[in-house]
Amino acid sequence: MIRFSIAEENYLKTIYHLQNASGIVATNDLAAALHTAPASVTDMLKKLSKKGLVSYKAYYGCTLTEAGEEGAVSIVRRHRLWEYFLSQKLGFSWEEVHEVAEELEHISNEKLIDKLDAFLGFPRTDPHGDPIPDAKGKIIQTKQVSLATLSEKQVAIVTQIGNQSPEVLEMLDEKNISIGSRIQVIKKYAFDESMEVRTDNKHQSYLTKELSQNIFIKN
Amino acid sequence: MIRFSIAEENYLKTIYHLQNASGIVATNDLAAALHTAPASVTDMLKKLSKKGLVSYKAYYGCTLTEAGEEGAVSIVRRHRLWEYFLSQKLGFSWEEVHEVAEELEHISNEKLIDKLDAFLGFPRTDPHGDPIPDAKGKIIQTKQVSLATLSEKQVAIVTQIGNQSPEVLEMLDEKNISIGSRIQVIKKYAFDESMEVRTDNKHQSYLTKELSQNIFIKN
DNA sequence: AATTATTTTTAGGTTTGTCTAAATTATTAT
DNA sequence: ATAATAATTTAGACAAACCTAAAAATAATT
Repeated sequence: MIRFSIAEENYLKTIYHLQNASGIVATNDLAAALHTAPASVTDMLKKLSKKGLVSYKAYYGCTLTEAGEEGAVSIVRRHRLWEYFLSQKLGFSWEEVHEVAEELEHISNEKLIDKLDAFLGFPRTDPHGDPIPDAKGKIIQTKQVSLATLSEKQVAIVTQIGNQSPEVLEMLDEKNISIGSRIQVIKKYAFDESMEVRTDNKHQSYLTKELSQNIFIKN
Repeated sequence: MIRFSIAEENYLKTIYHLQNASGIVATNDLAAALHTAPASVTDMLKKLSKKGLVSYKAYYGCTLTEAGEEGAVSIVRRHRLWEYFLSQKLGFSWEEVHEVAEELEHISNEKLIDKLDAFLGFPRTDPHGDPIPDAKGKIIQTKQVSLATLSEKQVAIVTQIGNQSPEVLEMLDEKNISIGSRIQVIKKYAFDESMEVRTDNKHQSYLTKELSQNIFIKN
Protein backbone atom coordinates (compact mmCIF):
# COMPACT_ATOMS: atom_id res chain seq x y z
CA MET A 1 0.00 0.00 0.00
CA ILE A 2 1.25 3.44 -0.99
CA ARG A 3 0.76 6.14 1.62
CA PHE A 4 -0.63 9.52 0.65
CA SER A 5 -0.51 12.89 2.35
CA ILE A 6 -3.79 14.33 3.58
CA ALA A 7 -3.72 16.87 0.75
CA GLU A 8 -3.18 14.14 -1.84
CA GLU A 9 -6.01 12.11 -0.38
CA ASN A 10 -8.35 15.05 -0.59
CA TYR A 11 -7.46 15.57 -4.22
CA LEU A 12 -7.91 11.89 -5.10
CA LYS A 13 -11.24 11.68 -3.34
CA THR A 14 -12.56 14.87 -4.89
CA ILE A 15 -11.44 13.98 -8.39
CA TYR A 16 -13.12 10.61 -7.91
CA HIS A 17 -16.46 12.18 -7.04
CA LEU A 18 -16.34 14.83 -9.75
CA GLN A 19 -15.29 12.27 -12.32
CA ASN A 20 -18.15 9.95 -11.39
CA ALA A 21 -20.55 12.85 -11.75
CA SER A 22 -19.32 14.24 -15.04
CA GLY A 23 -16.31 12.60 -16.69
CA ILE A 24 -13.16 14.62 -17.19
CA VAL A 25 -12.46 16.97 -14.30
CA ALA A 26 -11.71 20.65 -15.00
CA THR A 27 -9.11 22.48 -12.94
CA ASN A 28 -11.55 25.18 -11.88
CA ASP A 29 -14.18 22.68 -10.76
CA LEU A 30 -11.61 20.86 -8.71
CA ALA A 31 -10.41 24.13 -7.20
CA ALA A 32 -13.97 25.09 -6.29
CA ALA A 33 -14.66 21.70 -4.70
CA LEU A 34 -11.43 21.84 -2.69
CA HIS A 35 -11.71 25.53 -1.79
CA THR A 36 -8.25 26.26 -3.15
CA ALA A 37 -6.89 28.52 -5.86
CA PRO A 38 -6.79 27.06 -9.39
CA ALA A 39 -3.04 27.66 -9.47
CA SER A 40 -2.60 25.38 -6.48
CA VAL A 41 -4.60 22.69 -8.22
CA THR A 42 -2.35 22.87 -11.27
CA ASP A 43 0.68 22.37 -9.03
CA MET A 44 -0.83 19.35 -7.34
CA LEU A 45 -2.07 17.80 -10.57
CA LYS A 46 1.45 17.86 -11.93
CA LYS A 47 2.64 16.14 -8.82
CA LEU A 48 -0.09 13.51 -8.85
CA SER A 49 0.52 12.98 -12.53
CA LYS A 50 4.22 12.37 -11.95
CA LYS A 51 3.26 9.81 -9.32
CA GLY A 52 1.00 8.05 -11.80
CA LEU A 53 -2.20 8.72 -9.89
CA VAL A 54 -3.95 10.99 -12.40
CA SER A 55 -3.59 11.45 -16.11
CA TYR A 56 -3.37 15.15 -16.70
CA LYS A 57 -3.11 17.22 -19.86
CA ALA A 58 -2.54 20.94 -19.52
CA TYR A 59 -5.57 23.10 -20.41
CA TYR A 60 -7.66 19.96 -20.77
CA GLY A 61 -8.43 18.42 -17.40
CA CYS A 62 -7.67 15.23 -15.52
CA THR A 63 -8.95 11.77 -14.69
CA LEU A 64 -7.77 9.17 -12.21
CA THR A 65 -5.50 6.35 -13.33
CA GLU A 66 -6.10 2.80 -12.07
CA ALA A 67 -3.74 3.44 -9.16
CA GLY A 68 -5.42 6.76 -8.42
CA GLU A 69 -8.86 5.23 -8.44
CA GLU A 70 -7.72 2.42 -6.18
CA GLY A 71 -6.49 5.02 -3.71
CA ALA A 72 -9.68 7.04 -3.98
CA VAL A 73 -11.90 4.02 -3.41
CA SER A 74 -9.96 3.13 -0.31
CA ILE A 75 -10.50 6.65 1.05
CA VAL A 76 -14.20 6.47 0.22
CA ARG A 77 -14.36 3.15 2.05
CA ARG A 78 -12.83 4.65 5.16
CA HIS A 79 -15.07 7.69 4.98
CA ARG A 80 -18.28 5.70 4.72
CA LEU A 81 -17.34 3.17 7.36
CA TRP A 82 -16.63 5.97 9.80
CA GLU A 83 -19.93 7.63 8.85
CA TYR A 84 -21.70 4.41 9.65
CA PHE A 85 -19.86 4.13 12.94
CA LEU A 86 -20.63 7.71 13.93
CA SER A 87 -24.27 7.31 13.09
CA GLN A 88 -24.96 3.80 14.40
CA LYS A 89 -22.63 3.57 17.37
CA LEU A 90 -22.09 7.12 18.58
CA GLY A 91 -25.51 8.49 17.73
CA PHE A 92 -24.52 11.34 15.44
CA SER A 93 -27.26 12.67 13.18
CA TRP A 94 -26.79 12.23 9.46
CA GLU A 95 -26.08 15.89 8.86
CA GLU A 96 -23.16 15.71 11.29
CA VAL A 97 -21.43 12.52 10.23
CA HIS A 98 -19.88 13.83 7.04
CA GLU A 99 -17.74 16.53 8.62
CA VAL A 100 -16.28 14.27 11.27
CA ALA A 101 -15.69 11.46 8.80
CA GLU A 102 -13.71 13.91 6.66
CA GLU A 103 -11.09 13.85 9.39
CA LEU A 104 -11.24 10.18 10.30
CA GLU A 105 -10.93 9.06 6.69
CA HIS A 106 -7.27 10.08 6.60
CA ILE A 107 -6.19 7.44 9.08
CA SER A 108 -4.94 4.83 6.71
CA ASN A 109 -4.11 1.87 8.94
CA GLU A 110 -5.59 -1.01 6.99
CA LYS A 111 -6.02 -3.32 9.93
CA LEU A 112 -7.97 -0.61 11.74
CA ILE A 113 -10.39 -0.23 8.86
CA ASP A 114 -10.90 -3.94 8.37
CA LYS A 115 -11.51 -4.48 12.07
CA LEU A 116 -13.88 -1.54 12.14
CA ASP A 117 -15.72 -3.06 9.17
CA ALA A 118 -16.08 -6.35 11.03
CA PHE A 119 -17.14 -4.61 14.24
CA LEU A 120 -19.90 -2.83 12.33
CA GLY A 121 -21.04 -6.09 10.75
CA PHE A 122 -19.80 -5.34 7.22
CA PRO A 123 -22.41 -2.71 6.40
CA ARG A 124 -23.13 -2.23 2.69
CA THR A 125 -24.24 1.37 2.75
CA ASP A 126 -23.48 4.45 4.83
CA PRO A 127 -26.14 6.55 6.58
CA HIS A 128 -26.94 8.37 3.32
CA GLY A 129 -27.41 5.11 1.45
CA ASP A 130 -24.12 5.34 -0.45
CA PRO A 131 -22.43 1.99 -1.00
CA ILE A 132 -19.37 1.13 1.11
CA PRO A 133 -16.55 -0.42 -0.94
CA ASP A 134 -15.39 -3.75 0.50
CA ALA A 135 -11.82 -4.54 1.55
CA LYS A 136 -10.90 -5.42 -2.03
CA GLY A 137 -12.30 -2.14 -3.33
CA LYS A 138 -15.41 -3.64 -4.88
CA ILE A 139 -18.47 -1.38 -4.87
CA ILE A 140 -21.96 -2.73 -5.24
CA GLN A 141 -24.02 0.15 -6.59
CA THR A 142 -27.70 -0.66 -6.85
CA LYS A 143 -29.42 1.03 -9.76
CA GLN A 144 -31.03 4.27 -8.74
CA VAL A 145 -34.79 4.70 -9.03
CA SER A 146 -36.05 8.00 -7.69
CA LEU A 147 -39.19 8.59 -5.69
CA ALA A 148 -40.31 10.97 -8.43
CA THR A 149 -40.97 8.01 -10.73
CA LEU A 150 -43.63 6.50 -8.47
CA SER A 151 -47.32 6.98 -9.05
CA GLU A 152 -50.17 7.31 -6.57
CA LYS A 153 -50.71 4.57 -3.98
CA GLN A 154 -47.28 3.02 -4.60
CA VAL A 155 -45.01 2.21 -1.65
CA ALA A 156 -41.19 2.08 -1.47
CA ILE A 157 -38.22 2.05 0.89
CA VAL A 158 -35.71 4.91 0.85
CA THR A 159 -32.24 3.58 0.00
CA GLN A 160 -30.12 6.60 -0.86
CA ILE A 161 -30.02 10.38 -1.04
CA GLY A 162 -28.69 12.07 -4.16
CA ASN A 163 -27.73 15.62 -3.24
CA GLN A 164 -26.49 15.41 0.33
CA SER A 165 -26.13 19.11 1.01
CA PRO A 166 -26.95 20.16 4.57
CA GLU A 167 -30.00 21.94 3.17
CA VAL A 168 -31.44 18.76 1.70
CA LEU A 169 -30.62 16.69 4.77
CA GLU A 170 -32.25 19.25 7.02
CA MET A 171 -35.43 19.17 4.94
CA LEU A 172 -35.57 15.39 4.98
CA ASP A 173 -35.10 15.38 8.73
CA GLU A 174 -37.98 17.80 9.06
CA LYS A 175 -40.17 15.53 6.97
CA ASN A 176 -39.09 12.47 8.92
CA ILE A 177 -37.50 10.81 5.92
CA SER A 178 -34.30 8.79 6.31
CA ILE A 179 -32.63 5.71 4.84
CA GLY A 180 -34.94 2.76 5.40
CA SER A 181 -38.08 4.89 5.68
CA ARG A 182 -41.19 3.38 4.12
CA ILE A 183 -42.96 5.92 1.95
CA GLN A 184 -46.33 5.83 0.25
CA VAL A 185 -47.39 8.28 -2.45
CA ILE A 186 -50.79 9.69 -1.50
CA LYS A 187 -51.35 12.24 -4.22
CA LYS A 188 -49.34 13.31 -7.22
CA TYR A 189 -49.94 16.63 -8.95
CA ALA A 190 -49.52 16.53 -12.70
CA PHE A 191 -48.93 20.27 -12.98
CA ASP A 192 -45.53 20.49 -11.24
CA GLU A 193 -44.94 16.83 -10.42
CA SER A 194 -44.99 17.55 -6.72
CA MET A 195 -46.45 14.94 -4.39
CA GLU A 196 -48.04 14.27 -1.04
CA VAL A 197 -46.52 11.28 0.77
CA ARG A 198 -47.03 9.36 3.98
CA THR A 199 -44.16 7.95 6.06
CA ASP A 200 -44.19 5.06 8.54
CA ASN A 201 -45.72 6.87 11.43
CA LYS A 202 -48.66 8.28 9.49
CA HIS A 203 -46.67 11.50 9.19
CA GLN A 204 -47.74 13.25 5.99
CA SER A 205 -45.53 15.58 3.92
CA TYR A 206 -45.45 17.52 0.73
CA LEU A 207 -42.47 17.02 -1.61
CA THR A 208 -41.49 19.14 -4.60
CA LYS A 209 -40.24 17.44 -7.73
CA GLU A 210 -36.68 18.65 -6.97
CA LEU A 211 -36.73 16.93 -3.63
CA SER A 212 -38.39 13.68 -4.69
CA GLN A 213 -35.83 13.33 -7.48
CA ASN A 214 -33.11 13.28 -4.87
CA ILE A 215 -34.67 10.45 -2.92
CA PHE A 216 -33.75 7.03 -4.27
CA ILE A 217 -35.79 3.96 -3.46
CA LYS A 218 -36.30 0.24 -3.76
CA ASN A 219 -39.63 -1.54 -3.74
CA MET B 1 -10.94 25.56 22.25
CA ILE B 2 -7.69 26.43 20.51
CA ARG B 3 -6.75 24.17 17.62
CA PHE B 4 -3.22 22.85 17.28
CA SER B 5 -1.34 21.42 14.35
CA ILE B 6 -0.36 17.77 14.50
CA ALA B 7 3.26 18.78 15.08
CA GLU B 8 2.28 21.07 17.94
CA GLU B 9 0.15 18.35 19.48
CA ASN B 10 3.03 15.91 19.36
CA TYR B 11 5.28 18.40 21.10
CA LEU B 12 2.72 19.18 23.80
CA LYS B 13 2.03 15.52 24.47
CA THR B 14 5.70 14.59 24.58
CA ILE B 15 6.67 17.49 26.82
CA TYR B 16 3.81 16.49 29.10
CA HIS B 17 5.06 12.93 29.47
CA LEU B 18 8.71 13.90 29.90
CA GLN B 19 7.80 16.58 32.39
CA ASN B 20 5.72 14.16 34.45
CA ALA B 21 8.64 11.76 34.47
CA SER B 22 11.40 14.19 35.36
CA GLY B 23 10.53 17.86 35.73
CA ILE B 24 12.09 20.38 33.38
CA VAL B 25 12.43 19.03 29.85
CA ALA B 26 15.79 19.31 28.06
CA THR B 27 15.91 20.11 24.36
CA ASN B 28 17.91 17.00 23.55
CA ASP B 29 15.57 14.69 25.44
CA LEU B 30 12.62 16.16 23.62
CA ALA B 31 14.44 15.78 20.31
CA ALA B 32 15.19 12.14 21.07
CA ALA B 33 11.60 11.41 22.07
CA LEU B 34 10.24 13.07 18.93
CA HIS B 35 12.90 11.67 16.59
CA THR B 36 13.81 15.13 15.31
CA ALA B 37 16.96 17.22 15.30
CA PRO B 38 17.58 19.37 18.40
CA ALA B 39 17.65 22.46 16.19
CA SER B 40 14.10 21.75 15.06
CA VAL B 41 13.02 21.46 18.67
CA THR B 42 14.49 24.86 19.50
CA ASP B 43 12.51 26.39 16.64
CA MET B 44 9.28 24.83 17.78
CA LEU B 45 9.84 25.71 21.43
CA LYS B 46 10.15 29.36 20.46
CA LYS B 47 6.90 29.11 18.60
CA LEU B 48 5.06 27.34 21.41
CA SER B 49 6.52 29.82 23.85
CA LYS B 50 5.23 32.75 21.83
CA LYS B 51 1.80 31.11 21.84
CA GLY B 52 1.95 30.81 25.60
CA LEU B 53 1.90 27.02 25.65
CA VAL B 54 5.34 26.38 27.12
CA SER B 55 7.64 28.48 29.22
CA TYR B 56 11.02 28.25 27.63
CA LYS B 57 14.41 29.67 28.58
CA ALA B 58 17.25 29.29 26.14
CA TYR B 59 19.94 26.81 27.22
CA TYR B 60 17.79 25.80 30.16
CA GLY B 61 14.79 23.73 29.08
CA CYS B 62 11.02 24.03 29.05
CA THR B 63 7.85 23.19 30.91
CA LEU B 64 4.21 23.44 29.95
CA THR B 65 2.17 26.47 30.96
CA GLU B 66 -1.40 26.02 32.22
CA ALA B 67 -2.70 26.39 28.68
CA GLY B 68 -0.12 23.97 27.37
CA GLU B 69 -0.95 21.39 29.97
CA GLU B 70 -4.63 21.74 29.27
CA GLY B 71 -3.93 21.03 25.62
CA ALA B 72 -1.70 18.10 26.45
CA VAL B 73 -4.26 16.53 28.77
CA SER B 74 -6.90 16.77 26.11
CA ILE B 75 -4.62 14.94 23.68
CA VAL B 76 -3.86 12.29 26.28
CA ARG B 77 -7.59 11.90 26.84
CA ARG B 78 -8.19 11.30 23.14
CA HIS B 79 -5.28 8.90 22.92
CA ARG B 80 -6.39 6.76 25.81
CA LEU B 81 -10.05 6.69 24.82
CA TRP B 82 -9.10 5.47 21.36
CA GLU B 83 -6.78 2.89 22.91
CA TYR B 84 -9.67 1.63 24.97
CA PHE B 85 -11.91 1.54 21.91
CA LEU B 86 -9.34 -0.31 19.83
CA SER B 87 -8.76 -2.86 22.54
CA GLN B 88 -12.30 -3.40 23.81
CA LYS B 89 -14.38 -2.92 20.69
CA LEU B 90 -12.13 -3.80 17.79
CA GLY B 91 -10.09 -6.50 19.48
CA PHE B 92 -6.62 -5.07 19.04
CA SER B 93 -3.93 -6.47 21.34
CA TRP B 94 -2.39 -4.09 23.83
CA GLU B 95 0.91 -3.92 21.98
CA GLU B 96 -0.92 -2.68 18.88
CA VAL B 97 -3.24 -0.06 20.29
CA HIS B 98 -0.64 2.61 20.94
CA GLU B 99 0.51 3.05 17.37
CA VAL B 100 -2.99 3.37 15.95
CA ALA B 101 -4.08 5.70 18.74
CA GLU B 102 -1.12 7.96 17.87
CA GLU B 103 -2.98 8.76 14.67
CA LEU B 104 -6.51 8.91 16.01
CA GLU B 105 -5.55 11.24 18.84
CA HIS B 106 -5.11 14.14 16.45
CA ILE B 107 -8.78 14.31 15.54
CA SER B 108 -9.86 17.06 17.83
CA ASN B 109 -13.62 17.22 17.38
CA GLU B 110 -14.81 17.55 20.95
CA LYS B 111 -18.26 16.15 20.36
CA LEU B 112 -16.72 13.06 18.81
CA ILE B 113 -14.56 12.43 21.85
CA ASP B 114 -17.33 12.99 24.34
CA LYS B 115 -19.69 10.71 22.45
CA LEU B 116 -16.97 8.10 22.17
CA ASP B 117 -16.43 8.38 25.92
CA ALA B 118 -20.12 7.78 26.54
CA PHE B 119 -20.25 4.91 24.05
CA LEU B 120 -17.39 3.22 25.89
CA GLY B 121 -19.13 3.72 29.23
CA PHE B 122 -16.79 6.41 30.58
CA PRO B 123 -13.82 4.10 31.18
CA ARG B 124 -11.35 5.29 33.82
CA THR B 125 -8.21 3.61 32.52
CA ASP B 126 -6.84 2.59 29.15
CA PRO B 127 -5.68 -0.95 28.32
CA HIS B 128 -2.31 -0.32 30.00
CA GLY B 129 -3.98 0.90 33.17
CA ASP B 130 -3.18 4.56 32.59
CA PRO B 131 -5.91 6.93 33.78
CA ILE B 132 -8.15 8.57 31.16
CA PRO B 133 -8.72 12.29 31.85
CA ASP B 134 -12.42 13.19 31.96
CA ALA B 135 -14.08 15.80 29.75
CA LYS B 136 -13.01 18.56 32.14
CA GLY B 137 -9.39 17.39 32.09
CA LYS B 138 -9.44 15.87 35.54
CA ILE B 139 -7.18 12.86 36.01
CA ILE B 140 -7.65 10.39 38.81
CA GLN B 141 -4.25 8.80 39.33
CA THR B 142 -4.28 6.04 41.88
CA LYS B 143 -1.07 5.81 43.86
CA GLN B 144 1.33 3.32 42.39
CA VAL B 145 2.36 0.27 44.36
CA SER B 146 4.56 -2.12 42.42
CA LEU B 147 4.40 -5.89 42.47
CA ALA B 148 8.02 -5.86 43.64
CA THR B 149 6.88 -4.65 47.08
CA LEU B 150 4.77 -7.73 47.78
CA SER B 151 6.01 -10.60 49.91
CA GLU B 152 5.33 -14.32 49.59
CA LYS B 153 1.74 -15.58 49.60
CA GLN B 154 0.31 -12.09 48.98
CA VAL B 155 -2.25 -11.57 46.24
CA ALA B 156 -3.01 -8.47 44.16
CA ILE B 157 -4.71 -7.22 40.98
CA VAL B 158 -2.65 -5.67 38.19
CA THR B 159 -3.78 -2.10 37.58
CA GLN B 160 -1.11 -0.48 35.44
CA ILE B 161 2.13 -1.04 33.56
CA GLY B 162 5.05 1.36 34.03
CA ASN B 163 7.38 0.97 31.09
CA GLN B 164 5.11 0.20 28.15
CA SER B 165 7.78 -0.59 25.59
CA PRO B 166 6.85 -3.32 23.10
CA GLU B 167 9.50 -5.51 24.76
CA VAL B 168 7.83 -5.29 28.15
CA LEU B 169 4.35 -5.78 26.73
CA GLU B 170 5.48 -8.81 24.78
CA MET B 171 6.97 -10.37 27.92
CA LEU B 172 3.81 -9.76 29.91
CA ASP B 173 1.72 -11.29 27.15
CA GLU B 174 3.95 -14.35 27.22
CA LYS B 175 3.50 -14.64 30.96
CA ASN B 176 -0.25 -14.14 30.67
CA ILE B 177 -0.23 -10.93 32.68
CA SER B 178 -2.56 -8.08 31.76
CA ILE B 179 -4.56 -5.33 33.45
CA GLY B 180 -6.98 -6.95 35.85
CA SER B 181 -4.93 -10.13 36.25
CA ARG B 182 -4.92 -11.61 39.74
CA ILE B 183 -1.39 -12.45 40.81
CA GLN B 184 -0.09 -14.36 43.79
CA VAL B 185 3.54 -14.32 44.87
CA ILE B 186 4.68 -17.92 45.33
CA LYS B 187 8.36 -17.47 46.10
CA LYS B 188 10.57 -14.45 46.44
CA TYR B 189 14.35 -14.69 46.18
CA ALA B 190 16.24 -12.38 48.51
CA PHE B 191 19.41 -12.49 46.43
CA ASP B 192 18.18 -10.59 43.33
CA GLU B 193 14.62 -9.84 44.40
CA SER B 194 13.22 -11.93 41.59
CA MET B 195 10.00 -13.84 42.19
CA GLU B 196 7.87 -16.76 41.16
CA VAL B 197 4.19 -15.84 40.71
CA ARG B 198 0.94 -17.56 39.82
CA THR B 199 -1.74 -15.96 37.64
CA ASP B 200 -5.48 -16.71 37.53
CA ASN B 201 -5.33 -19.85 35.49
CA LYS B 202 -2.69 -21.60 37.60
CA HIS B 203 -0.14 -20.39 35.06
CA GLN B 204 3.19 -19.97 36.87
CA SER B 205 5.92 -17.51 35.85
CA TYR B 206 9.24 -16.19 36.92
CA LEU B 207 9.69 -12.40 37.14
CA THR B 208 12.92 -10.45 37.48
CA LYS B 209 13.02 -7.45 39.79
CA GLU B 210 13.11 -5.12 36.77
CA LEU B 211 9.89 -6.57 35.45
CA SER B 212 7.99 -6.75 38.74
CA GLN B 213 8.85 -3.10 39.41
CA ASN B 214 7.02 -2.20 36.24
CA ILE B 215 3.82 -3.94 37.24
CA PHE B 216 1.59 -1.80 39.43
CA ILE B 217 -1.12 -3.31 41.57
CA LYS B 218 -3.97 -2.81 43.98
CA ASN B 219 -5.02 -5.29 46.68
C1' DA C 1 -12.55 35.90 -38.41
C1' DA C 2 -11.54 38.95 -34.92
C1' DT C 3 -12.34 40.41 -30.46
C1' DT C 4 -13.72 39.58 -25.83
C1' DA C 5 -14.21 36.65 -21.98
C1' DT C 6 -13.04 32.61 -19.47
C1' DT C 7 -10.05 29.10 -18.00
C1' DT C 8 -5.69 27.51 -16.98
C1' DT C 9 -0.86 27.85 -16.30
C1' DT C 10 3.52 30.22 -15.03
C1' DA C 11 6.25 33.00 -12.08
C1' DG C 12 7.44 34.38 -7.84
C1' DG C 13 6.35 34.40 -2.78
C1' DT C 14 4.74 32.67 1.96
C1' DT C 15 4.28 29.52 5.95
C1' DT C 16 5.14 25.34 8.48
C1' DG C 17 8.14 22.19 9.98
C1' DT C 18 12.00 20.06 9.07
C1' DC C 19 17.27 19.61 8.17
C1' DT C 20 22.80 20.30 8.47
C1' DA C 21 26.73 22.84 9.75
C1' DA C 22 28.70 26.27 12.50
C1' DA C 23 28.70 29.08 16.58
C1' DT C 24 27.66 29.65 21.29
C1' DT C 25 26.77 28.43 26.07
C1' DA C 26 26.99 25.17 29.86
C1' DT C 27 29.08 21.35 32.09
C1' DT C 28 32.73 18.17 33.29
C1' DA C 29 37.36 16.82 33.89
C1' DT C 30 41.99 17.73 34.38
C1' DA D 1 40.98 27.65 36.65
C1' DT D 2 41.34 26.20 32.32
C1' DA D 3 40.66 22.95 28.74
C1' DA D 4 37.79 19.55 26.74
C1' DT D 5 33.24 17.81 26.03
C1' DA D 6 28.41 18.04 25.67
C1' DA D 7 24.17 20.53 24.97
C1' DT D 8 21.88 24.09 22.73
C1' DT D 9 21.08 27.76 19.57
C1' DT D 10 21.76 30.40 15.24
C1' DA D 11 22.15 30.64 10.30
C1' DG D 12 20.93 29.22 6.06
C1' DA D 13 18.34 25.83 3.18
C1' DC D 14 14.71 22.73 1.66
C1' DA D 15 10.10 20.45 0.58
C1' DA D 16 5.13 20.58 0.77
C1' DA D 17 1.19 23.00 -0.05
C1' DC D 18 -0.69 26.93 -0.43
C1' DC D 19 -1.20 32.01 -2.28
C1' DT D 20 -1.56 36.39 -5.79
C1' DA D 21 -0.75 38.58 -10.08
C1' DA D 22 0.44 38.21 -14.79
C1' DA D 23 0.74 35.57 -19.03
C1' DA D 24 -0.93 32.21 -22.16
C1' DA D 25 -4.30 29.19 -24.10
C1' DT D 26 -9.01 28.04 -25.04
C1' DA D 27 -13.87 29.15 -25.68
C1' DA D 28 -17.61 32.31 -26.69
C1' DT D 29 -19.56 36.35 -29.04
C1' DT D 30 -20.22 39.61 -32.30
